[in-house]
Amino acid sequence: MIIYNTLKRQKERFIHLEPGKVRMYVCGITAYDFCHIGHARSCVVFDVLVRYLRFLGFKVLFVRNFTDVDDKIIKKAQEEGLSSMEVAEKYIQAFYEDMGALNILRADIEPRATEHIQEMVRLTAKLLEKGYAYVTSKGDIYFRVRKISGYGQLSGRNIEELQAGTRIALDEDKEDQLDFALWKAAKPGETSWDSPWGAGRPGWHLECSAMSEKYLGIPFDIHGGGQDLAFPHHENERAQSKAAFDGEFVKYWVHNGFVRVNAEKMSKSLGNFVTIRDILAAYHGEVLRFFLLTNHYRSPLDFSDTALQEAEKALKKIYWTKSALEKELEKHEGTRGEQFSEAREEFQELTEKWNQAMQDDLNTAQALGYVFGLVRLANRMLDIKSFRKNEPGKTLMHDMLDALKKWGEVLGVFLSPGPAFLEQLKIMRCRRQNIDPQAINKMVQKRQEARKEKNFEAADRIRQELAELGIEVMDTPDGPVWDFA
RNA sequence: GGCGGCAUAGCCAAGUGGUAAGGCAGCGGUCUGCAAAACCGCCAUUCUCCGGUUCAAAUCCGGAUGCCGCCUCCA
Repeated sequence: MIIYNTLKRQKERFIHLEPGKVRMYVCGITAYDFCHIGHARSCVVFDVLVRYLRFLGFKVLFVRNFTDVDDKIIKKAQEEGLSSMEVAEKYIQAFYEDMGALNILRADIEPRATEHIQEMVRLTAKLLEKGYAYVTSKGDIYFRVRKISGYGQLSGRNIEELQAGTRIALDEDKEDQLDFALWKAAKPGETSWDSPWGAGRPGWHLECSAMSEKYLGIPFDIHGGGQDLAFPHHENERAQSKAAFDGEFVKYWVHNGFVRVNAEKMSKSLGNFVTIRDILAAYHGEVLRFFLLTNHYRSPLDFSDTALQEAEKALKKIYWTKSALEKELEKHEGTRGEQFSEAREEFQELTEKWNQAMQDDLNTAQALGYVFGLVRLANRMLDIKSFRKNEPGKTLMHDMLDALKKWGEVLGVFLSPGPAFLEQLKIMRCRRQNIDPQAINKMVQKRQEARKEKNFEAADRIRQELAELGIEVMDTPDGPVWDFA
């Protein structure tokens, strides 16, 4: 597999550190609000990465943390009249609900910052001991950025540029404005923990250094997160870990691109974010997941309602074909006959190409292109009566369905039985458009009665009425089926 | 101010040296009582613009324009 390494600024062949195993850490959320689509993207991207590595046969140990102590959580706690623990718990539960709807697998280990205070205290002590950190008069502890070599490599900037461009308010307490906090002395009323330097709490970057070392060891294979974490979070994390554990910290740094709204980054600070639960009220979670997979993970992705509707259409098309295959395979035994070797060959080619796309820096957009290739091939073959009825045809249909399932397990989509999923989409769509499905059923039934009486004029009148609602009726051998156009 | 990214058809989008995947929409055909779905065919001589390198460039280099991001919490 080839993966883009932010540290090297290029795609690299993925060579794992330990035979057959991959150790991977991804920065999770700070639990102080509902997750938005940006969080969804990050989770989907790394979920697919884990699933694909497992598909390739690696034993993956995947750690994703929760930041449950932080300024923003403390602020939220004050606003909501809760403890910061309660705030964090509330939003961690919401995270599980939302990500569950997106079919995100749980990480193997999901550590929380507050459960690792001792590890962080020890790490801070170690950095002090090694001379990489210092205590200020206020009792805060800072990391000496200039002391560590290679600072700025990850985010692609040098120390002098950083200083020139700094917009942070000057802090007289720091030896150097670049230094960042490892430990913050507690202010009155704040949640705090005891330490050799008095009551306080850890700085944000510290938890990932402490927890990744604890659960994965140093160095480990992959560290992931959103692009906005590259600086300062990952840069600082890397500095700390390198200083504390001597040497290489992470082999591959992987960062996903942003979700944008009207060409602007979706973010908390801009306030232009759409939460996952907002989307789930109107769309199936799989539609959102599918949409996120239609762009390469490192490109910016523009979110819009239109884009979501298109994703829904595309997904519907795939599920239609899946349903058709499922239904056909339920039918009678096949007969001997033609081998359909050309179709077989085309199918195998698609399988190879799908894998190549995924191998090449997780190109899910391209991989989805081959899914549509499979859909087209399946539909073309399903049109042929002799194919449907013969044994080699059935085997191929079975294999195509199997491929769809296998790919679906990696991408985290196409996993529901076709008809049930299509029904769910229809229900979501009705809800979105305020349409009562029962009323539609009645109209369709009336039309069918008219048709039986060969009263095509009446039947067409009902078709027209339905069309005005955006609904099409399909007359199939098994009776009429309606859906949105 | 510093650093980085992006620009592909009406829309979305893949594509880092070998002659433009895929989806949506549109057009023609098959099928159909009429339709829909599905299938077949058509739909970018061209990848923001201007130069350069090369037998060969959407892809590499230089420049211009536009948009975005990071440098402050942010997935």
